[in-house]
Amino acid sequence: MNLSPLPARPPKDTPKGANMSDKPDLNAISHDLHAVRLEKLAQLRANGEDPFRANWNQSHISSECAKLLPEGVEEGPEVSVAGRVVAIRVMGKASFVKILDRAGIQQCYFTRDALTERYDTHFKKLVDLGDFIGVRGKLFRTKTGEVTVRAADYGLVSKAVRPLPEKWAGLTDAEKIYRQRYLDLVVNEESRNRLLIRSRVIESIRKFLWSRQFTEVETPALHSVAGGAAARPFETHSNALDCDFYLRIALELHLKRCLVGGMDRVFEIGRVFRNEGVSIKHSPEFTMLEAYQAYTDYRGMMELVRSLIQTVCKEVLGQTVVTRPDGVAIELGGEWREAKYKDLIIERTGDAQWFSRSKEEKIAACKKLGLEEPRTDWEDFEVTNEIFGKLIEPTLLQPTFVTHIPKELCPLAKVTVGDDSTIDVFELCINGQEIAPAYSEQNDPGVQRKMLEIQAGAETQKIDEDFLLALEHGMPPAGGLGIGIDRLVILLTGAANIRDVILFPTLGPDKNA
RNA sequence: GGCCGGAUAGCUCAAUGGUAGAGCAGUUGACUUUUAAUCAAUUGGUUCGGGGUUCGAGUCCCCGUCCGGCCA
Repeated sequence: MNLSPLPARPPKDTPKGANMSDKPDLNAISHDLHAVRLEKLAQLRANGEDPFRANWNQSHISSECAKLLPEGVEEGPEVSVAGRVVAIRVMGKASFVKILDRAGIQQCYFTRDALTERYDTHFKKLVDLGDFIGVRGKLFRTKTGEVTVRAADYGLVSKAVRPLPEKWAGLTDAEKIYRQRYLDLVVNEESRNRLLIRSRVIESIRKFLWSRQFTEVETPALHSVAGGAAARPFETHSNALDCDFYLRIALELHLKRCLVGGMDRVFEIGRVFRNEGVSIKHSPEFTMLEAYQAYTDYRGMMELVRSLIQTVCKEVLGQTVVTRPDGVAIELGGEWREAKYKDLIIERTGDAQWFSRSKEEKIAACKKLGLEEPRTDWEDFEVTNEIFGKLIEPTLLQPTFVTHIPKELCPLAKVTVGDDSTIDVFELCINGQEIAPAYSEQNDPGVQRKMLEIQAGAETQKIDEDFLLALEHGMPPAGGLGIGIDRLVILLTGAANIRDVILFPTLGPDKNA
């Protein structure tokens, strides 16, 4: 290695641009961080080193290094670590360098004694915050107790020609956090952990369902009829088939076809798309788990979802209590409260006769309760559901199964025996949000057709005839469950916004680009 | 769609209508156990875009763009 030092700083009275050297003067461009780093890259290449053609053998990650040096032991084995440089503290002939790998941060110790002139001419001059390096050396413990790699050798294996965000405040601009999530992941540990938890939640869900002998399947995202929920779909077009498609708004109708086909325990974790408002709780694309189990019903789904959430929570967080950003603790362990929809409404309105009131009386009551006036074209049940959605659901912080829901709200569920007005379903509410609905699935093709026709009204093209045909071939009695994965992760991480648990949330095109 | 708030150096933020600043990052130097290292010096600005008011606009007014929040 024969590196020439950077050109010396010119005398103070030298005007800008007066540098006669062949190489661009870093002093002259020191305000332009991109240019400075490009110049360093050019110097590396001029010296026969190309960081983009280099690599490094990673023998250990940061979390493993700590275990290799137990308390009381002075020096550990040699390790070879690699990661992004996120901190450099130079103190003359010795420096501390922190690198970030998939497990976290590993400190390394660089000295002139070990690295000779390369320490001054290469490390100090050409390695920047944000670069990727590999470091080989023995572990030791600093006097403050931090396990550190004493660098015997290191290599520059990728150069960042753009700077990292500020090290202390990190990245706070909301748009940049979402648009340049990679930077957020590098500098904001909270974001990194939150999104890693999401991944572990999904892993844990799969393991749980596999242990219950569920089969994981993949069903189409392009639907000719957007069914299984009430939502406005995204539309697209197939050139090859010369027809329009909708992006799916639910997984339900294809998973039920799997039940018809004899896959009697089946689930899918998949992206669904709804062309509706974007908010703190709503993303145009989000991830649903739907699971269907034959020969059980919504009561069976209660046990399934409670076990699932409790198992996942314990496995990922190591406990069953989660804390909201406002400090309120939510206990997910033990049995969960059950409450009938009608009882909650009567309790909240203080009107035992609520369900025999006229629509006009209900609308008047809504105004009294401080709600915006419901639209007059709403159906009677929609006025009542406004009270549930606005005044009851947000208060259900502790896990609550809301049961005996009006049948108009869920056309795909079985009607309760002995009460024609309700259906055998629950809505699991936690953290003031609907986390998981579950049904005793409707498998009577005649009743199902009637319910879908009522829901579709004049828009008969919205009826999935192929699904009804499948039902006519016979679907076993089954319980079905849906879980909004994003909302579950919000619950488990204490996130404030659905976008904080989605790596790359939906954004419009970057107008500044 | 409505209302409110925001956009200033690479990043995080200041700036009564009167010379656009600080910290970090960068550059130069000192420093062999730091923890936001420290110390000294120093570079860096189309104040989101377009109009207007004014002797003078980052600041006030109008229009627009984008972002965020609340509501629908």
